[in-house]
Amino acid sequence: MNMKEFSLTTGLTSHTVRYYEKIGLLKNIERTKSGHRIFSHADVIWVEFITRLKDTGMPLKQIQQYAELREQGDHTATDRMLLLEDHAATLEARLALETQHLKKLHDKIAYYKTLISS
Amino acid sequence: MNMKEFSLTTGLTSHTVRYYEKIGLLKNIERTKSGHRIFSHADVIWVEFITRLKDTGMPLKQIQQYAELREQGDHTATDRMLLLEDHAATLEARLALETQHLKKLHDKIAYYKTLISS
DNA sequence: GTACAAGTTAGAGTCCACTCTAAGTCAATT
DNA sequence: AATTGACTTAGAGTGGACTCTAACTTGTAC
Repeated sequence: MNMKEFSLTTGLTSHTVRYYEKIGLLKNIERTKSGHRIFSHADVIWVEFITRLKDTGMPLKQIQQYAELREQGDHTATDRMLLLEDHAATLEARLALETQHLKKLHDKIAYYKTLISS
Repeated sequence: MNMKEFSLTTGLTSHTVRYYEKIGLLKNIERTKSGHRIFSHADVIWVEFITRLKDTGMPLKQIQQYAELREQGDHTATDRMLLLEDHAATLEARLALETQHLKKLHDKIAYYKTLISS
């Protein structure tokens, strides 16, 4: 899979893909003898996972750490799990907070409603 | 209430407070005749509301719009309500997505657990 | 009245996550 | 063989939201 296809499949621009490689999120991407990148299905899966972490607010720095561990092989599984557990806890806390915020927002909206109809 | 007190109460640094004033989130802050700002309780409430919106991911630009409407008085209540309703909907959608992401994260963690214990 | 902490301004710097540019090479099509 | 589009690199630029600096003035405590 070439750059075009990969960027279409993952939804990242080619710029972003190269950026991700530069900062170490993507490692060991194959190359043609002329230097063009060749992406595999595994790369797609991995980027999808990166995107998921990103969408839950994990900073790229932390995703990098995960990538680092991942590259070091199976013996880092526990560390990776701990990292994910940590993030899951963060996410849960944020969800709780956001739910609260949302409730207050609805209260305010309700208040506006009475204000308007009066 | 002077700058120090205000920044302690709201949790914003004085730099951020001045920045918020500069970009129009805080308006009509009183001044002593020597130019120092005097904040009121209403300012605290308002900043808390700004913080709430910010914490739910509303960009400052949009909060500015709200501030603008707010300054124009009661006849903008409907507009403000619509803005909040819009944001509430956005937030709800994001919460739903994040909940899904969290679930997948837990799945992955569970997978790591079986991997490790095997 | 003298320290010195806290306030003021305009504007520069920082961090994150891209996003784009320039200058050049490679691949596919006619 | 020539055009066109996609690829490569290093590095500059962007936008959001601060965060800090410099140079100066004011307020408070002794």
